[in-house]
Amino acid sequence: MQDPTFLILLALSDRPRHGYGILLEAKELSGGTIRIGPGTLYGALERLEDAGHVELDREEIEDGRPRRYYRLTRRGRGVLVEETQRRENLVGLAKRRLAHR
Amino acid sequence: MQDPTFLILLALSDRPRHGYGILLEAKELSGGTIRIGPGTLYGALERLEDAGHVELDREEIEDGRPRRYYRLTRRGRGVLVEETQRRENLVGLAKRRLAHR
DNA sequence: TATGATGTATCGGTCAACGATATATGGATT
DNA sequence: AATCCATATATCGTTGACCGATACATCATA
Repeated sequence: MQDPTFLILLALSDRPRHGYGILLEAKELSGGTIRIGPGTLYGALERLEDAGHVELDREEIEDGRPRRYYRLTRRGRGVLVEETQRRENLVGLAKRRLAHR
Repeated sequence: MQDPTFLILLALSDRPRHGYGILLEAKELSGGTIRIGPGTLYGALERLEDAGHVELDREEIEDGRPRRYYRLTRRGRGVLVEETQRRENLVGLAKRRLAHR
């Protein structure tokens, strides 16, 4: 799993969000350094949905425009936790290796 | 930067290694969980060489077979340190977010 | 009036990663 | 003697995530 997908799952970890809300939250989360474009987002959402990691929470219509809210599934949360652990292990490895020269 | 490239730089961080040695070290480093294939390695090495992150250290001939040793450049080390920092930040973010629910 | 924020969506290109395969040698096993 | 495994480098074609650009629509603001 690459960074954008990881960020998307992370943005959904506290509550359901719609697409644009995910983009904003990912930007907010990273302090503005990481920006995900719509081309990345919607492709990733489709893949995550197929994998059963996220699902459609609800669909609202506001001012004639649809807002599709996605939520993390139980399985998606598990995947996110595992991925975080995996990344933590790798970073720990790197830090130890870079420390003692 | 994705995991395989990160692992390759990390494998070269203590001393120069030849291609096959990098594969073994990456496997060792990760406790056997991450395996890099030759198709990934040599493509990545070429890219890293073009970017000036690794360079050819020396070339030995043993039993008629060449062994090409690569070393991390100063710039490559800097990139590795930065990448480690970047990954650490992201993991820290994720852990904090997953902790307080 | 026109710019920017909000909001969803598609399209095509790029490029790292990856599996499979090829070549070659030496040592261990059958 | 033949076969397998480890060593060692390298190429090729495919996949797929990512990404920029673009499109469309509405509303508020300048």
